[in-house]
Amino acid sequence: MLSGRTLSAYFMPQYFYICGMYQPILDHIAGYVSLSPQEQELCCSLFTQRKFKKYQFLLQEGNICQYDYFVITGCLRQYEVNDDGREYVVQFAFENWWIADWQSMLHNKPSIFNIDALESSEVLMIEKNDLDRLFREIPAMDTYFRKMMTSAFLSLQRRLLFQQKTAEERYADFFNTYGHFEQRISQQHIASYLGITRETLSRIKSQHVRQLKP
Amino acid sequence: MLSGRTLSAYFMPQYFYICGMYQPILDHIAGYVSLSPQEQELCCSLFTQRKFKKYQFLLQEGNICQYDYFVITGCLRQYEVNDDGREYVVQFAFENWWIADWQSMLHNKPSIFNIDALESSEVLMIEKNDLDRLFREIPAMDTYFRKMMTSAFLSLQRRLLFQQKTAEERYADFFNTYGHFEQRISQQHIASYLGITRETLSRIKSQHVRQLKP
DNA sequence: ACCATGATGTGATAAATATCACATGATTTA
DNA sequence: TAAATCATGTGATATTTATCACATCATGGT
Repeated sequence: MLSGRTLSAYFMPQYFYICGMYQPILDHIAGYVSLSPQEQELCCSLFTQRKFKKYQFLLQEGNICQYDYFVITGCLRQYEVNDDGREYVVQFAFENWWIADWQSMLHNKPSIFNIDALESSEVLMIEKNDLDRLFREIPAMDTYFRKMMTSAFLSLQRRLLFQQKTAEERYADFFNTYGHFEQRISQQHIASYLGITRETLSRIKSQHVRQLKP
Repeated sequence: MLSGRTLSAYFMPQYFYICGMYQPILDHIAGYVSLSPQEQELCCSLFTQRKFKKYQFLLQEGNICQYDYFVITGCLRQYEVNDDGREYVVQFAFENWWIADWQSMLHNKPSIFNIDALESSEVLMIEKNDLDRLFREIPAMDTYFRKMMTSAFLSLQRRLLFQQKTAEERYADFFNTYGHFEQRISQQHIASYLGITRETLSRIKSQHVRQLKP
């Protein structure tokens, strides 16, 4: 193992990873744990960057989810299509959010979800094997993902609680989670996240406007 | 650090931890990661065992959740009481399940949940500080909890999807999660887990019976 | 064993939301 | 720029589930 940052940078060209495209994810990780330059290097080297056009699929129902995605720019959505053809959005992912079907990835089973881009998006993606390698070689990544998973768990729990409330309260809750992103998502997608029809959402919104006008 | 199991057992009385009460949790951990005897020792030493009588609270709304609980025997339930006084069960916990309000524990905020015993129960409990110590001193515990959290996340995700379906479908799903535990939970608690009233659950069940009779 | 209390069953009615149908408005594309 | 396509608004009605009211059944405590 090389010890100094400067020395290794000289001998190891992959140190160039620590720049540009990879900065957002390093920053995000740094918010939870600290990685040595060597660890940052290894980490970045295992990610691939890729662009997706609007409406392009990152994962389609029936396929096995191969990657965990980290959004650099743009907006993704993970959703299920039920037997009647109705869509239910499980999660939106904006800048600095992770998205994947863990059920599928973990157990190598066909996914029941679709993941697609609502805007043209840039992502960093890491294969399951490489993620496992990260966990093996960098203990701090275990910690990082433990914390990520905990916070993902807590958002889901919060959402489950709100799912018990009326459509109007759920709409209000949407702002707490996705707040200023609202402009970037169409109403039908918001409705499909809230678990109501677009008609009901439309009516809720018009009632709100009426309440504001005295 | 002492190297051999027998030698340490001789000199370190706390090796007695590895027996009886602590076996279930060591077995559970061993299902995910492997700990050295010394690590098992440290781990057990940080847990307290305690019994709770039926209907006794482990956590009450407004208090800060201090412990993560691991159920040895019995059955616990975590639930929210909404503004109308209606209860919503977030999770049941039977043998070998973890339960806690992570939101409260992580951020040291008053809990919105109650946790109580539906049967008289024996649990192992660990304080937040001690859990943090485990993470610091035993890297494998980071891995273990990452995996626990991932599976907790996936159950919640599954539940969120089912919450979109009809009451009848949700009732069917209940069996997939809590299957043979059904006999141990009263209908009103099942209803409160499904997010429906006990009347609706009663009607669903009687319709099922009617369908079976030709 | 009896009584009190809690759990469950069932009818009548109310409330929330979905469905269907169609109008209007906005955006993309040829 | 016109046409086509997609997104949103709104009315009438249907469906699901909640609410309230009360009956019946089960169970634990004295």
